[in-house]
Amino acid sequence: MRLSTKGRYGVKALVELALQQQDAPVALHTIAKRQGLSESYLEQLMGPLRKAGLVRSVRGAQGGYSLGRDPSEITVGDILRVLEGPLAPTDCVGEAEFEHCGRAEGCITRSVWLRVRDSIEDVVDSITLADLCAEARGEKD
Amino acid sequence: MRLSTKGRYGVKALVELALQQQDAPVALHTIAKRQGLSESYLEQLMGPLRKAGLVRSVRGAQGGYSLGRDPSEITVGDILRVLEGPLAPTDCVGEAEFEHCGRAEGCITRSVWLRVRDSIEDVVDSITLADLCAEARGEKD
DNA sequence: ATTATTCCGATTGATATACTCAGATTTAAG
DNA sequence: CTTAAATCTGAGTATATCAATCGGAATAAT
Repeated sequence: MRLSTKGRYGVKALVELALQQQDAPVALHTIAKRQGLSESYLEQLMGPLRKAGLVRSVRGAQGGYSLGRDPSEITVGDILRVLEGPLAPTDCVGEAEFEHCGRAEGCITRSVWLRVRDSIEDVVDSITLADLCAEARGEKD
Repeated sequence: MRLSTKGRYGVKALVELALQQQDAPVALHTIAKRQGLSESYLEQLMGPLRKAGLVRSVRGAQGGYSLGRDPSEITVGDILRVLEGPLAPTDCVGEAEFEHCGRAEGCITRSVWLRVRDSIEDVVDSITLADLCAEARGEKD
């Protein structure tokens, strides 16, 4: 049940972007250095995030990345789904609800995984980048 | 965030044992056949489950497995922890709470993983084998 | 032009996953 | 006492995933 580094790094990177929210885009090496991540590995993650509209990129000198939407409009769940795929503990409760475990007698354990999935989604969909920024600034929580 | 087959098969196997609860132990090939699992693979999972006291085994002919405790005293969480390790999405919120991500400034994202972990634990620790049996028998739910 | 940057694809080493298999041990039944 | 049915143990294996690294192409500011 471990999250891979993709998801963790992605969230860290976007939190960093949200904290540095300003007019100029932020270069990848800046993000990588501040969060202690490998720049070339982070590079791989930005592609999908850009395609999903979570970040915008500016190429060339003085280029970099900025958030694609307001921090209050981007949830941790949005980021994780892009980088990790569906937030489901098993295939039988993935996006495509129509997979079956093969066993005819109706899978007994499926209801468990369904509840696990829903509880994970409840958490990650309720936390926005704006929330994390507020938490990081003051401990007014 | 996928569960491995170990956890899934383990829960299925113990549900099967709970359903067949009787005086005589149930042989592995019976469990495997009923749930459509590989017998030799399942064999590997029973070792840890036995050591954890979740199942009892009887060797020799007419041997097999039975539950180590009452179905109402075994939760899905118990099984998953034995077979999958700590139910934590990241190392920084594992059993040993003292791991640190290295970043001095206090990890911003840690609170997220903590909440994810807790919500998963809430679900799996609240579901017992007895619950799943009841659900499997009547749909009185 | 030069330099800073994103973009893209290939490659790699390590680890984990999901098994299978061979044989040792234990025990009930004939 | 022999045989067959089971669990137990450890090794082996093919495939996939993870966590990167690297080289170079495209783009744009200075």
